[in-house]
Amino acid sequence: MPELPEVETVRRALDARLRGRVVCGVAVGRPTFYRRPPAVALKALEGGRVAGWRRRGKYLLLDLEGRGSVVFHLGMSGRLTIGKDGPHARLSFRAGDDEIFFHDARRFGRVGGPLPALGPEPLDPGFDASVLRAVLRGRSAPVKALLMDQRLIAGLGNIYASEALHLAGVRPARAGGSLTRAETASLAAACRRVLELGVSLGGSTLDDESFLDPLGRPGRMQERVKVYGRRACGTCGGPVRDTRRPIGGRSSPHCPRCQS
DNA sequence: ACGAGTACCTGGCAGC
DNA sequence: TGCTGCCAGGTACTCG
Repeated sequence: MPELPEVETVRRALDARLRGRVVCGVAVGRPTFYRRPPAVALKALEGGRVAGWRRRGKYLLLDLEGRGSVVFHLGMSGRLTIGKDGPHARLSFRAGDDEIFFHDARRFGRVGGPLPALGPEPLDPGFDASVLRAVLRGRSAPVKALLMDQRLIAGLGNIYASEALHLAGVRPARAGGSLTRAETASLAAACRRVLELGVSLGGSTLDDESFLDPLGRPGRMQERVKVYGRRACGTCGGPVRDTRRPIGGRSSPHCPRCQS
């Protein structure tokens, strides 16, 4: 599932490869996206020169010289590949000698449209304990739901939120406002650490096909995961449990021994 | 403003 | 073996 580290991995590959090239041959596949790319976005793409690829939270922005930028979101099954067609290709375009495909089996991905308002970037230097404290203060919602709310903090999904909470020793169901100063500081640092680790390892590929970079390479973060998708805690070896009630409709794996 | 719930979509898998 | 049905998850929406 593409979260911040996976999206950043994609960004780096595309930025290195496509910068300075002119986009042409934009083609929308059939069936297309659940939300069809706006015509204005397709028009901006066609004939535009790539100034670079940026990332904001889990969003990718393709900057085109003199034409603004086109927003991409991978949803949960989206992939951008260099030169690899497939049955779920929703959009394709050429850039120099390469053909780029946007694949999306489950059709949650998006191309075009505005970038929504997003919370701070957890890997920005300004993201510290006081920023997280302002996010959690007075909130009764589970801390994990708050970590995954993109309007509050940009980039964490179920995997990295679960891992950050485990590293910080905080249970996912705890009310956001119940964290002590020390726990909040620990959690802010944990968010940074798991995301930095994820980026440095090229993202997480939990099962064979779940995430591959644009050149088809898997990530290695799954080797370092402590709770997500595991039966036994990677720290103490005890059983990984889920919360009785789903948080934000999602599973919330945690270790009752390591997390309080 | 906040928290909870649900729709969207479909590959993959559990259960029969 | 083949069928059914449910789950996964990020975002956007509604409702109280």
